[in-house]
Amino acid sequence: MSIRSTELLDWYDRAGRDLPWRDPSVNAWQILVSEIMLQQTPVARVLPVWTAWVARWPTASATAAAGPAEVLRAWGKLGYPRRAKRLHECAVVVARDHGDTVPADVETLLELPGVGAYTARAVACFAYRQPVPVVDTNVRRVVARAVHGRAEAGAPAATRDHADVSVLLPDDAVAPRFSAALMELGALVCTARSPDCGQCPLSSCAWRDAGYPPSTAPPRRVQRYAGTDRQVRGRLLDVLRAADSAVPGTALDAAWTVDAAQRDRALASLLADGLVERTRTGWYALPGEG
DNA sequence: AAAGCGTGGAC
DNA sequence: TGTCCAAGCTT
Repeated sequence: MSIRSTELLDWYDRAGRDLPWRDPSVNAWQILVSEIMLQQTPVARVLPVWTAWVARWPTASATAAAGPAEVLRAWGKLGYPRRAKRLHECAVVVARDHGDTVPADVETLLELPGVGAYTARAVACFAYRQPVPVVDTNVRRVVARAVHGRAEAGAPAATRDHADVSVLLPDDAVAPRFSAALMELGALVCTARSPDCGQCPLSSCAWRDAGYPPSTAPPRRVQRYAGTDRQVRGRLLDVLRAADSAVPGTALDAAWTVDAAQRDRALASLLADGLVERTRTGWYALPGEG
């Protein structure tokens, strides 16, 4: 089963969100920033951070010059701060090695820190209008349902996923809009939890034709958070973001008192990730400001 | 290749 | 309240 591009594109023109990074005036670097921020993070939370971010640092070189600590602070509580660290590293590479211009080809994009299979293609497609398949979790779900008649996508398999979407992609000129529309359909209508099939613009859907069979996948392991090292890392980083310079170890101790061993482990992993540095005097700081 | 990595809104 | 999940990447 295939997807008619005209009905999908008509729906997108009518119902698609007016997201700021979709504006034609937005440059490739700013699109890259949006894609990194959107990794595993809802649009609503990215919106205000991205808007302030690109106003402050419109280019890769401006971001690189800001330094990793300020970038980590501006990232705020978007989550997964390793993304912010890598985004700064990415800015350094783009500014230094690519003349402050984001590469246009997927292969080169893939070499950038924090840029993987999805983000590389998203930038090539949305910033440079290339007809490459852009496969995120939304697209995988829409294809699983509309094309394969299954409630959920299987485990990610890049080669097969790209091939699946490649056969759907229309003519070059509309490919970027088609990919944006596919993602938008997954985000707004063909959602994970409660798909709104009554609002679906697609006239053909293998999942519907099959009678909406439920998922046969084994239940996913719950992603625990409370009391994990992740939460402790978040607390420790919170302290350092709020401070404007290095803090003594006791300040970090106070951020997690229930389990000192866990706190030490979290701090060690932050140091290993380069998200925290130890100063000459044995205090702790965000990278580059000790 | 499975696991680790933040955070908060919705139900 | 607890569970699910949101434009993934890296090792």
